[in-house]
Amino acid sequence: MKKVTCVRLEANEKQIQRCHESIRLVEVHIIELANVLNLVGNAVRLKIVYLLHAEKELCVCDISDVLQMNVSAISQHLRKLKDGDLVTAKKEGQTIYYSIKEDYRKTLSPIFRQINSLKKMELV
Amino acid sequence: MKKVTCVRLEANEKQIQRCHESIRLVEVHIIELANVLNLVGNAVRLKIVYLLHAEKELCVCDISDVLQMNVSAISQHLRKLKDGDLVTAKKEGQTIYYSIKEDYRKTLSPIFRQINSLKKMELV
DNA sequence: AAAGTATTTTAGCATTTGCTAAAGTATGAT
DNA sequence: ATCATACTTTAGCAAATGCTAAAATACTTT
Repeated sequence: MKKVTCVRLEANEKQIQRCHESIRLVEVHIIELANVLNLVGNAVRLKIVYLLHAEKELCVCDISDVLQMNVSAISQHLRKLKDGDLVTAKKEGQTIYYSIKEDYRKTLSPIFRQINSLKKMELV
Repeated sequence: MKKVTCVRLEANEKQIQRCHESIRLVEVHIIELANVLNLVGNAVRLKIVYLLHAEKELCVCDISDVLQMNVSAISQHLRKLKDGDLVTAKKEGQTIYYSIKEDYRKTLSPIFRQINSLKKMELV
């Protein structure tokens, strides 16, 4: 018999049960969402996504210029975002334009709203 | 003279300038927000925060029980969340109750809304 | 005071991350 | 065909992450 819970008096068996069930129901979504949040939980990638949101589309070279970073580093971040299905690439000649995938606009918009509201507060 | 931008014809100097200025204005907020997103961009921590949001407060031992994980691992995740100021701890005897910091309720609520809306879709 | 409970901290380790530098691919211009 | 441009990929490396196991702390009960 392995002990599972702490034995403190207040241990609310009902609460534990409820939590267990609650997690069971959302586990898959949490894992999926955590992946997305992990992608934008990096300052460089959040900047990239923020720029793409504001400018519709940008090429690797432009982003590299704006963020003052190695083209290769930017390319690698974009690859992660593409692998995570957050952005798409559109080739035009030798330049490749990246943009946010429509499916994720809704998930990301509260994040951008947050950033912009903080920006506004500063201007007051 | 170091080259900064790609030399492609379409290179829109105005756009680059606008992006530069835009990033400059939000950089601090982006870094701050990326830190928060990075914290919840981990499935275990997102589950913890989700549970705390639903149950108001929980002790380490309860969380460990619900998520079926080592107490030490949970404690370490809680420490990160506390260091990031996302949660607070309240000691009561030998048990320590964690809860989400009021200041972050607003930042996090769209995330929980997202999770719960996905849960509901499944029930349809 | 001794033993038990709840939690934290430390050490150790395998894995992942994010960068730089260098080489590779693809398109465009001469 | 050769060279330049835009980008990706690879290799290598230092730093960060997330876990387990063990030791440390702090309170409670006996």
